[in-house]
Amino acid sequence: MTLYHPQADELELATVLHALSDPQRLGIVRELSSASEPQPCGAFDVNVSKSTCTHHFRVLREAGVIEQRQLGTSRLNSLRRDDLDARFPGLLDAVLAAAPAEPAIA
Amino acid sequence: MTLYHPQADELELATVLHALSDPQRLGIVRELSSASEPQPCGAFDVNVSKSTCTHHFRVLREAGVIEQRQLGTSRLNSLRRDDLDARFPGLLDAVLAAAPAEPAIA
DNA sequence: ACAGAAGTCCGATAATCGTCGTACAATCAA
DNA sequence: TTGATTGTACGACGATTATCGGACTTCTGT
Repeated sequence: MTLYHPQADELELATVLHALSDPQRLGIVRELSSASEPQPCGAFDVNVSKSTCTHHFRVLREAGVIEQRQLGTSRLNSLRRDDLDARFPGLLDAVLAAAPAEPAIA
Repeated sequence: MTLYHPQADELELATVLHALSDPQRLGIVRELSSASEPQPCGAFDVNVSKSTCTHHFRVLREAGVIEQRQLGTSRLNSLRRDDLDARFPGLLDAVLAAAPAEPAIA
């Protein structure tokens, strides 16, 4: 059983934007962007259950935002930075450059 | 009755991304970006009913993507380009630069 | 062999979303 | 005033979504 990953030229803008439009997933992408190595799912600071976490990683993978590679019982996640940059230049950078946590202007 | 528009510094990334993650709304934003004047709702090439159209414009407005100003019976729509650029530099450009219609690689 | 760890898969549930039709309000032109 | 135009408001409907718990699979270490 191989994990579905869309090809670089198959990425759809609306799908990618939707994948990035959830706070949990946005957090995952941000953590991933600042990691030098692929990270297993458990390494993320996410406050939802395991099964919900699986769901979010699948949404990101099927949108083409991340790559998941199996290693033992772990699934290593990495950003598909090159593919995203090639298909939607500047998009990922703009998303990552946005204030990390929209401070509520106290 | 005044239309709700979020302040420039209140825009939330996830909300803006969600507003842009629908094909209909993406089309509206694209048409708006290539118009030199604010456009009334009826001027858009949208293949959904009037009420659905109203809904999409509201989502865009409440996310802070567009501004709506009443003029007679028309509601003039314009992109909040400056506010978006200030809050999320490069985001709108990246979205607009993406291939307009994801050609299905015939 | 066995227990723990890492994640998935399978419903289920409540919330949100996109869509519609119809009724309505406001303006403008004749 | 009458009628056309522009768009909203109000449900309603089906589809999708985010969330969960619990059972399950697969690997790893002892």
